[in-house]
Amino acid sequence: MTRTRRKARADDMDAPEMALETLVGYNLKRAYVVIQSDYRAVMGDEGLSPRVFSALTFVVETPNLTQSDLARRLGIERSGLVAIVDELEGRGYLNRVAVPQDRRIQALAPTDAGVQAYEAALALINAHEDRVLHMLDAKEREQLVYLLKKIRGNGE
Amino acid sequence: MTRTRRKARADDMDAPEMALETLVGYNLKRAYVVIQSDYRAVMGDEGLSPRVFSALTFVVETPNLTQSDLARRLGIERSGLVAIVDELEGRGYLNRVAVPQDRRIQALAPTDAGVQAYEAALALINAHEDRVLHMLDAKEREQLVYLLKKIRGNGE
DNA sequence: CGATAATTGTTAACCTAGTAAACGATCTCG
DNA sequence: CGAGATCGTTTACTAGGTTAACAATTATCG
Repeated sequence: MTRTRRKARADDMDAPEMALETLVGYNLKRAYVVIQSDYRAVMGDEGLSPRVFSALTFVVETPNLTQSDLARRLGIERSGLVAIVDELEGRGYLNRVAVPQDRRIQALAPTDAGVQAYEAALALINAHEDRVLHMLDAKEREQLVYLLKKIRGNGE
Repeated sequence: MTRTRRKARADDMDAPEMALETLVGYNLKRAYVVIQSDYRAVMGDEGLSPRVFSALTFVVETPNLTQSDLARRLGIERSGLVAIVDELEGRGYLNRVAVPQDRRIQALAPTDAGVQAYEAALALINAHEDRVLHMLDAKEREQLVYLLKKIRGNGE
């Protein structure tokens, strides 16, 4: 016997790699969990959640954005966006401003505090990504983003 | 004017790329949503969900697996696993078998139907991944899996 | 013009995929 | 033996969505 067995149950016995391990979806989910949990740790309980941060990004960077626009850009339903915008408005990071040309819609205008909060959060998030992705060099990280963007469908 | 403006509100105006778009976490989430939605479309409402499929994989490939073992391997809590194992048992894909040496634990033994279902699902999932990842060639796909595994922390 | 259709933001009810805390039963070990 | 750890489980809770319906408003077209 060349290899000592330690336990009777559930030993690894250097398996020849499960098919599961070669699946992109599975590895994507596992990597996402790793990154997300570090994100929460860095941002804390009071911090912006990932989805709220991305919403804020669009609000800050896109003039005259409406909720329907934003929902489309984030790839979620209009109804699901309401809570996100409520939170950003509650924090004082944006205002729903009436648009005279179309009284159905309300443009999402960032406040100064919103822009500031966006910049502060972005700095934290960049540091978090540098930390949690320390095992990837710059080229690998760039390659990863490139491949992920490709999956999203370059022109969608 | 070289470029015609179409709408007054929320135009793209070939923006100089938001910081958001360079974040790994954001792109990971977006890519995951794309893949997961194709997964659901392929597997249907009666099909195994991703997490149930991965659980079944471990059950089929790992002899004498216990629920605690499985939870650790999947990276979820023991309590969260109960429903997954309940579903697999309900479908007749595994049995909880008593272990005389330790009456706290019940080993998870795959049934023949379980092995068959695993193989059938794997074939479907491989086809799904080929389809949803058609924009990546073999080398890119391999590279992607390599990078994602690296994030998970090669030895964990 | 006027009727019909589409869009906007919103609420309500629901679903999935988890977590955290507590529990009884059982095992381990000083 | 007794203290502590582990196992599977239940219960309550949370995050992050979805779908369906609604009133208000705007767009379209015969």
